[in-house]
Amino acid sequence: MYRTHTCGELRKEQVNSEVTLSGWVQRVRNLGGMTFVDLRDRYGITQLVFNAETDLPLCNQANELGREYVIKITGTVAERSSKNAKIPTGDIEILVKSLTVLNPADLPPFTIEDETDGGDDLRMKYRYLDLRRRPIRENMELRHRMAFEVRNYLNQMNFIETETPVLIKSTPEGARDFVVPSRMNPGQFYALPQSPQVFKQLLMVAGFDRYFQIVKCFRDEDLRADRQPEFTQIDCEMSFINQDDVLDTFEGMTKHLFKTIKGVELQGDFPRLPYSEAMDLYGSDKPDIRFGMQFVEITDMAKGHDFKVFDDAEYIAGICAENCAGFTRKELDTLTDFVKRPQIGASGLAYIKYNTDGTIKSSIDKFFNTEDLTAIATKFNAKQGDLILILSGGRKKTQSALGELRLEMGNKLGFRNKNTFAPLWVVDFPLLEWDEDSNRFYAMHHPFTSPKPEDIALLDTDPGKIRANAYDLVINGVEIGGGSIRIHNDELQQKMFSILGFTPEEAENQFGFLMNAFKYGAPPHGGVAFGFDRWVSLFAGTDSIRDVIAFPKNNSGRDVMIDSPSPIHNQQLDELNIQLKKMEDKK
RNA sequence: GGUGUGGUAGUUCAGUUGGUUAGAAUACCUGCCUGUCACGCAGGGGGUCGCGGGUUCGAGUCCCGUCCAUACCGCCA
Repeated sequence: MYRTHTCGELRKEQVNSEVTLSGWVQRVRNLGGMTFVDLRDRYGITQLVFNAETDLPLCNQANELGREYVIKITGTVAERSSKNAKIPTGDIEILVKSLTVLNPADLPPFTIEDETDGGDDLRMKYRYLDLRRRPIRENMELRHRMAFEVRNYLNQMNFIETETPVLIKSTPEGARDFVVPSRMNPGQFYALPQSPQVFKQLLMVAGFDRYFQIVKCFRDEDLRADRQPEFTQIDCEMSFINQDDVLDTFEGMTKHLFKTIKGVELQGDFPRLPYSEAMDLYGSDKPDIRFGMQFVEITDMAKGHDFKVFDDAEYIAGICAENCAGFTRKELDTLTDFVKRPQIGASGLAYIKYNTDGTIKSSIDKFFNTEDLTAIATKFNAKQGDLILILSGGRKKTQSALGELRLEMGNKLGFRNKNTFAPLWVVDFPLLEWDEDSNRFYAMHHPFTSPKPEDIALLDTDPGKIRANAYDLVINGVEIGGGSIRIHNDELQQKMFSILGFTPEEAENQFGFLMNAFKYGAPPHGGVAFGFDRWVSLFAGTDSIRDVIAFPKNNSGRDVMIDSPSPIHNQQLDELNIQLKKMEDKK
């Protein structure tokens, strides 16, 4: 037998009992006459004691142990004379009677401790060692508990977890597909799903009524801290529902997770903010509403003062930062540099200081007299001591730049606390997005999203104005999930494909099975998909989803532990009928 | 594809204006130590300064190229 207890469970109550423990050697402390060994497993750390006076050979054996040796010991639980309040097992220790080395270990390349000395790169290469560290293990345990509670909630709500295929069909819309060559069908390829979208809709046609799946999805696009090529979604779909039913159901799931996992009771209904308002007030379709600082547009007031920058601008707006009038020139310059970074791209930053003594000082004094500035300050509802920051330019670009500035100010002023949570639904997304390059509309969500009934008339006149039955769940400025009410009739679906520039043949070729299915009694349906990794990362308070994925890829999409992707043998290529393009000689 | 930052001991990092034998901490090894728990004390070993080229009497340091890592932009229905 390897163990009677884990390394985390023994307490004073077990004193004098004989136990067997197995685990990893965390550390050996050799004090000369006696030796302490910290034995670690998933559940905790238990101290082992070896006494040279009692059993010299055994003590010598313990002194030979190295870091991360896997050992088994048998001994007696004893109360410690000097207790350690820092660990749950700190009241007891094991007087060891026998020690077996189950497996010795090479010296690990970094220390297996909460505060490791290893860098990210090294930890990824030896991820199985990194996973032994408590902070990472706790993230994985959190992930498990969250998946468990999702299943709990959805099961209770009559959802059926159904698996859908991973080898599916490539489509040109959306993200780039990962493809898999078919040996039995030479020259043809499967694609890995970007989401199980069409399958879950077909399950609705099949009458499954309420489906969910915690499922891997794949996108062959460049990575970020919050984007991996393979990631996990909580994918859900429901029939005979309207948009409010979906939002209510998953607002319930969100509250359930907050309650069971974070111990947070979210009060009241989540705000439901139309997309257009989100853009006008926060410059983002995923606003962080943990703090205010909403945009105030002053385009009309600010024009006509001979300030060319403003006079030429399509849109002028700002935010009011409370009690920031004391910002120094240096701080304001830093903010100016921030908005002028190429990633943000504002051409400059104007400010108005409403000083505590009631005077007003601005960077645009040359063009605006005190009366004008006071009027602007009033428009912003500014109090004495506040600072107004103003950007101008094209509407879309300026809103997004001001949105970034707002978040930066939120960081600076400590409004973005990791333990505060502010969820909301962003609703009424545009159905379509015009693309200048290809001169055509793209579906903002996906081509199966239904337009709002009152906007359907615009399909033939002004498609860009149509709002969709589409919604996102946003928490703390992170897009946690999104979904829509789908089209369930084949005529409307065909019309959508035609607006998106598909010929009837192309539509038939790529999505004929779906439109065909709609002819056989498709129920009204809709659903949502949540980015599970992001959600876990939000709850874990980590900056990157890599910290909540057991075996993540690096920034270039590589798994540095197993070293993939990698070349394959010529024989494999032959079987797949694949010939590689000659790589240019990189001399 | 683009921009920024970084690459020096097993590891995390410092390294001045280009100038002696490239340092610290930690880890590791040896010795001492009976209540440690980040044990302590004494000693020791450990370097292709990412790689290639250039400037120079002399390059970890400056220049060019390249590779790798990372954050962001593009991209991500």
